[in-house]
Amino acid sequence: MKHGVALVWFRQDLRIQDNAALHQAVRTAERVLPVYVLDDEGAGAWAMGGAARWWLHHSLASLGRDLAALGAPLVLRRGRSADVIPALAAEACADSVHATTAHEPFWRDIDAEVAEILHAEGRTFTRHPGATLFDPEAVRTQTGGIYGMFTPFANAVRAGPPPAPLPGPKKLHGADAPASEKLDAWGLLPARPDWALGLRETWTPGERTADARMQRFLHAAVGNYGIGRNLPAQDGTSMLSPHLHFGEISPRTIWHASLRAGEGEHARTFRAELIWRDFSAYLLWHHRTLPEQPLRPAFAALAWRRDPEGLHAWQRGQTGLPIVDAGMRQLWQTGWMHNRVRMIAASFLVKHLLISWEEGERWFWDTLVDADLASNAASWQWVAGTGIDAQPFFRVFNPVTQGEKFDGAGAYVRRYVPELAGLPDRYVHQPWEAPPLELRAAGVELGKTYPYPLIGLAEGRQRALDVYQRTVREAAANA
DNA sequence: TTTTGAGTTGTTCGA
DNA sequence: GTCGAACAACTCAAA
Repeated sequence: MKHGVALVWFRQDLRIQDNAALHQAVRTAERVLPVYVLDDEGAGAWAMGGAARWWLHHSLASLGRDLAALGAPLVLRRGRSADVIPALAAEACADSVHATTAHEPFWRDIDAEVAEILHAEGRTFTRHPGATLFDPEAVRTQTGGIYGMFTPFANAVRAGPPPAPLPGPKKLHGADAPASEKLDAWGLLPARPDWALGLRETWTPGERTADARMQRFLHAAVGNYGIGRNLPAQDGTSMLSPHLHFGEISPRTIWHASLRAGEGEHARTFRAELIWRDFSAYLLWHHRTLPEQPLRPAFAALAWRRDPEGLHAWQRGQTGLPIVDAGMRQLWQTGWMHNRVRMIAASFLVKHLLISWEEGERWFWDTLVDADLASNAASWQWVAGTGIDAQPFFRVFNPVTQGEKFDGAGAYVRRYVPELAGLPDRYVHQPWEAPPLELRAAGVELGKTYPYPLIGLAEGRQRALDVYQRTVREAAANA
């Protein structure tokens, strides 16, 4: 017998379909109260960055329209979750609160506090799976331990398919809604200057477009994913990351749709990326300091360089390494960077410039629309060699080799570094090697229209190898 | 307990 | 131009 009001607390699950929290609320209560709380204080040092706030604004607008159309308008509030949620629950006389589990340490702290208050007032607080394919608490090695490598983790979770998606409600009975704040008043969008033009041209946040993007990808690109995903000039990746981060589409929806789309090797490679996303959340769940501390303690002592000018040049796409600069400018303009280029640009910062991965992590956090605490931290640690990746540290990406291998015709570089567009293919990834005549013909004046490389590639590589080697040796000696 | 095999995405050098 | 080995020797997971 259904009775009463259930509060559905949306966080990083801004969707109607396959939303276990909403599903359970509808199943068990007569009326539902959908709520979103903007809680910068609770997130602390990891409050949402600028690009993510732009996305959040539009995603909330979309979710609000969809919920209202179903019969239960979304209530927006700003403040501490531990104040707002219990207050709204009391105001609406809700006996239960439902949310999708979030894996960030700050959400776990917030949830613990909220749960305690709600319980003390005689209300229930239930968290539901769905943010990941698999419950991070449940995935264990045979001896009950925590996986520290991707492949064994992937083999373990592949043994059983993730749960099938839940259907979304056709209609909602809204509770008598408390007053909502106005989304426009939250100031999530940039005003002066309005840097969001490239974001608007690239993205449409929301559940509907998330689904459309998935369908397009599964029809057009997944069949060649293993190759196409490495070519930044092409549309070979799913670009679902921001939709996934905000939960506009669930990973298990994508998993099962990709199974229907094809059983081939390429679709399997794509699903491996979904497992990587899960693995990052898993690592953060079991290692709360992942965003701030190297997973391998030996690297806490690594002598990173302090180099504000180098960092700034990297951030603005002015390193003099074309593929790196193209990536950093794509990030600045569109809030997103192709994955292959993320690795190259990140490797250049951490290895060639020997600037701490935490500086890169911070910049990505502020500029990526898909900024995700787990994926961002785990990936930076992977590139820096401080994480779970046990591969030897002498793997240093060469930006020229990588550029020639994956952007051979230079189309990606020419798109984002137009001042190099006139160079022939053989110099577009290394303009400093071009003869003066070629440079002049292309309208390139090194040091004026485009910078010289911040550091020689051989020199930077060797410096990184020396410092890493020394760090590893000293750690071994102290052990 | 000890052993064994393997580890997302690389680069360089020399044959 | 292509190919295999070396890089340096670690950590993890399972048998």
